[in-house]
Amino acid sequence: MLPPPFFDRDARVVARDLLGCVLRRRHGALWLSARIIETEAYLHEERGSHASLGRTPSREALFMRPGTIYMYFSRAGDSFNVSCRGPGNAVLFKSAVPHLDARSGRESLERMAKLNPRRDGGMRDPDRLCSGQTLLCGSLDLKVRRWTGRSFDSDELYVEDVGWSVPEVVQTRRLGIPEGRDEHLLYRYVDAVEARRCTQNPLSKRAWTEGRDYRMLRAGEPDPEIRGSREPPTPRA
DNA sequence: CCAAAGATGCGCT
DNA sequence: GCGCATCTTTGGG
Repeated sequence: MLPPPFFDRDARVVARDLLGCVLRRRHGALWLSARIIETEAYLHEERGSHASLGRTPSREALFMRPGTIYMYFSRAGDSFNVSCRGPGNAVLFKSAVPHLDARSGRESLERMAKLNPRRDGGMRDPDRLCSGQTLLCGSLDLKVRRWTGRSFDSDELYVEDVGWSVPEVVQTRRLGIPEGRDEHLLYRYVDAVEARRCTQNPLSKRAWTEGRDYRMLRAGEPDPEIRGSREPPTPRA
């Protein structure tokens, strides 16, 4: 389980460092696991964030101590966020891929598929089972009422650094932000190796040019969006 | 009521 | 594999 100080950092650093980590969710006797491949950061003082819309009871978790889970329901699905350093700052878990290992085997994958069927009732391609913020929540059975305002705990729900290597990150604009709401900020982070399995592959967009719409970040290379921040990378061990 | 950090299907290339 | 129209479901206004 990631230690609480992991989230007590700039949300953009947390978002990037979450790539390659595994979200674990106990479901009855099974552990459901998904490796994170896409995240977005949202800051209080910026117009794309829910926090910028004001502090209300349903958004209270955004202002609670770093590591607090904030969930909301929108567009027919649940979305999963975690608060970071600074009130109102958070990361959104945007997409993942099912992760198989000693803790989560074939039965876990089958459970995830069953929890998140296609609209027509059929089974989803495992490659796209968690390719979206609400699809991820569906596959892991994460619901607002149960989890918002709560913290991770090793018995039910947590994030683990399994040492997965993410040598290159695609940094892009966030998706679904209306014009005039700081849509230009490059606060979206995608594991370059897994780009084809995220919500919209940033590398296959002909209209996007490197340097303006996206940029490649190699492991250890600082995020140019973060001025004056030279925090050391989180040890992966 | 109706907008919302979305997802899907369809037509096209 | 793209882009856009259409469907979605909840809770805050």
